[in-house]
Amino acid sequence: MGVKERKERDRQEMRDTILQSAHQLFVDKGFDDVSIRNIAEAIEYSPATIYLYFKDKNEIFYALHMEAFKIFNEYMFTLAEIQDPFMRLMKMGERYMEFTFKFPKYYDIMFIMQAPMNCDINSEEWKMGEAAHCQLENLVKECQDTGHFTGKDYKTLSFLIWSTMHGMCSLALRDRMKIYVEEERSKMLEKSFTMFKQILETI
Amino acid sequence: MGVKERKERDRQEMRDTILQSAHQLFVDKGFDDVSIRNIAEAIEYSPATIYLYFKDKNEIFYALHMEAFKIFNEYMFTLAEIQDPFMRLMKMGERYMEFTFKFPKYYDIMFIMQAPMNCDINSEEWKMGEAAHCQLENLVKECQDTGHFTGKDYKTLSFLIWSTMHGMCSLALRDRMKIYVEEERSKMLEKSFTMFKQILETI
Amino acid sequence: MGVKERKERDRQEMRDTILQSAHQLFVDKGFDDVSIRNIAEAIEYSPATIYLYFKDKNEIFYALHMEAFKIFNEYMFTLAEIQDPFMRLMKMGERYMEFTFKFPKYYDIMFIMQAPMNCDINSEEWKMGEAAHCQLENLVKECQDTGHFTGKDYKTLSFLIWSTMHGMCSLALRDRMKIYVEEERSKMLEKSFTMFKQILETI
Amino acid sequence: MGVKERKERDRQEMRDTILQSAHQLFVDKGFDDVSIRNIAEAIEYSPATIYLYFKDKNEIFYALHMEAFKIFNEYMFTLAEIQDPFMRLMKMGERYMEFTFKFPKYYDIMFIMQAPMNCDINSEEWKMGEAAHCQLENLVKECQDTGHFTGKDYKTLSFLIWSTMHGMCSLALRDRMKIYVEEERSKMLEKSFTMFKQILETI
DNA sequence: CATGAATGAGAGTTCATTCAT
DNA sequence: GATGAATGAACTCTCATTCAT
Repeated sequence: MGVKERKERDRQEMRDTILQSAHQLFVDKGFDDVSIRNIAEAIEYSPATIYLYFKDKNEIFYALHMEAFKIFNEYMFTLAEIQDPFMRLMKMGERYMEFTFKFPKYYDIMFIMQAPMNCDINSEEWKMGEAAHCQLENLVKECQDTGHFTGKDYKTLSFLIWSTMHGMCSLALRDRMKIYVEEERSKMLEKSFTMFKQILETI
Repeated sequence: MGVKERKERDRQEMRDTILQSAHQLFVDKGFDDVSIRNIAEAIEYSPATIYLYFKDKNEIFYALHMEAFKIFNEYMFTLAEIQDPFMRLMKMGERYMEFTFKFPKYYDIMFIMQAPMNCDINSEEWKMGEAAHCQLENLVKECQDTGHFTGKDYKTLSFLIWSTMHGMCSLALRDRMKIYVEEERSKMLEKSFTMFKQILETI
Repeated sequence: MGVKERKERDRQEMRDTILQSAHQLFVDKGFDDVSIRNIAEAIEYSPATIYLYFKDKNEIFYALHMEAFKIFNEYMFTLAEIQDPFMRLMKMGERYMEFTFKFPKYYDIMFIMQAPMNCDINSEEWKMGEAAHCQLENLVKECQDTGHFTGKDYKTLSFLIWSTMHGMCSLALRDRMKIYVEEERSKMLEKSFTMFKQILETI
Repeated sequence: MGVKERKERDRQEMRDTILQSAHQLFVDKGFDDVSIRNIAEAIEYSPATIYLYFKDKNEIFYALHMEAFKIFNEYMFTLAEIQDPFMRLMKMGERYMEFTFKFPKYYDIMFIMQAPMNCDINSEEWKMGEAAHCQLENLVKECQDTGHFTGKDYKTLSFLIWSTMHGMCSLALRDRMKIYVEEERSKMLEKSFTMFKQILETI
């Protein structure tokens, strides 16, 4: 049995090596501009080797998609230390933006790209996606317990908040802020986010 | 003279046929994954024929982009009849959504798709895009004259409003509302938009 | 009959117009880099029209080839005024070089290019080519009558002279003088030609 | 280790096969009129395969060019045994012609064909070309020490000699000796070369 | 397990040429 | 007689993928 296990472990290691490389390239250049060859070169193996660990390029894509969600959720789920739910919600927003601009390509595949989304309700990613969404809704509800968002449907508000965050992030990521001069763009994002937080405070 | 006219009409028709096909494909597969060959096959002509009507792939994209903006601006600029600026702003939002879901592919091209954006500040599209953006900013400012949005920077608020609208629209268009069951999705959009308007009223 | 004649005349005129255009383009860019389209544009007709006057691109090539020979021979055959045959021979060399560097592309097709040379001994070009060659041989022979080239076979010498001229010209035309710095190249040609004439004088 | 060696040998063989094919085609049709596809077809491989052995079309040409120069220089540089410089020069000429008609396609590539010449002064070919040229100049100078070519600039004379040799060779190679009947052509070349040597002796 | 070798399919683009009008 | 429209065939080059070794 030990042999089998070691083999399996080796296999996992190799998969990880490939994914790490792919990850790096992907984050740098985006999915379409990364070739199997690029990945192979990066890990100093032949392209053919990749196919021993992944069926095809799509499978790598899915794996990365999942990794994206994993990282995203790590960003979202480490807010427990903050007591006040509203503060926590604000922090969650900050984290969202942080993630977006630190991993723009990941944000892209998660929330923007026209992609063969695995819709299988039992899939790993689906669960991760839902978990994050759930957390938001729960948090908004919690905020209501401390006097915020009175009279508002928490589910609807959650979607509205998400939409706003996504709106800002995706306009930036997909280069739709060119109406503003280059230097002002990030400032505009910041001001806009600040205003958003402030509005949330008053309602 | 009739001949010349007919020829010109034929030419326009062909251009339109190509554009329609291209449009469909672009939105389905993204700019990079559509080839001139694809388009040619779709309209059952040879690839070379495309080049009789468009200089290159980019020109096709630009043509679509421009048409999209034209229709969009028609939607945005017919609000003059409404006296009250705030009412007009609300109406503008409605129109925005209307346009989005009536011409999802155009919306996609304008605000979501990654593509070689013509940044020429003198280009037709740029002007159209800026016009729409200007109109929003002016409208927000006008609202302030009638007692709305006190103390808020109108430019920042304009971007925030746009972001929120875009967030909702693009999440819907790019199939990121799957956490909600199918039947609830449009309802959620509606509720969310209504809540947004309501919030804007109170700030 | 008058109609037929006019038609024929018109036809010739059009052929000439095309050839003139082709000539210009050809001299500027070389055979391979001139397209039927280029020619058509230059004369402001449609590409299809060209085909009413020439079977295909090759036929234009042949026509130009012939024109090249015609111009070449004009350069070679206007030496009659010079009495002394040796002086005439020298002048002929000068004319050869003049032609070469004034019509490099023509020189190229005539004497360098790997081309579908029409070898028909009755063809126009053949006759022109031979005429020029004959003239050289006759001239060399004439020189012998005035005491030059004693004891040399005039045919062989003629070929040797031609070879030398062609050697210098074709090395220059096909960019094989790069061992010399740019500014010295034409000077080297000149000096070399001068030395050649001087040698011919002494033998 | 045997495996590695065999693979390397196979690789070299394939490169050679490609080069041979390319060479034939280049000389037959000219650089521009040979396509990677042509070459691929000739060796009955797919076009993509070519790219496994050569970066691009230019690299194929350069490889040939270099090989040509290598052989050429081998012909030129093995004259040391001849003491008398003038005799050596004559021998060099003979070798030049020998090379030309033994490897006409190489000669073509080196001195006639129009192609993207690598002008990099540090390139291997450049050095080889220059070495040969230098040798000629030095040899001519040496001849002057033994009483030849008095009063002539050795550089200019070197170029003139090269031109003459090249003139004869290239007229022959590019089929411009058709004015002579087939059987006389090589005789004419010979006689002409002999006369050239004789002339050099008297000046 | 790993890979070198090979390829089919495809990208954007150009051009000589044809043909119905 | 002239042409607008159309195309087949070609170009260089890249890439995901397969397979014998």
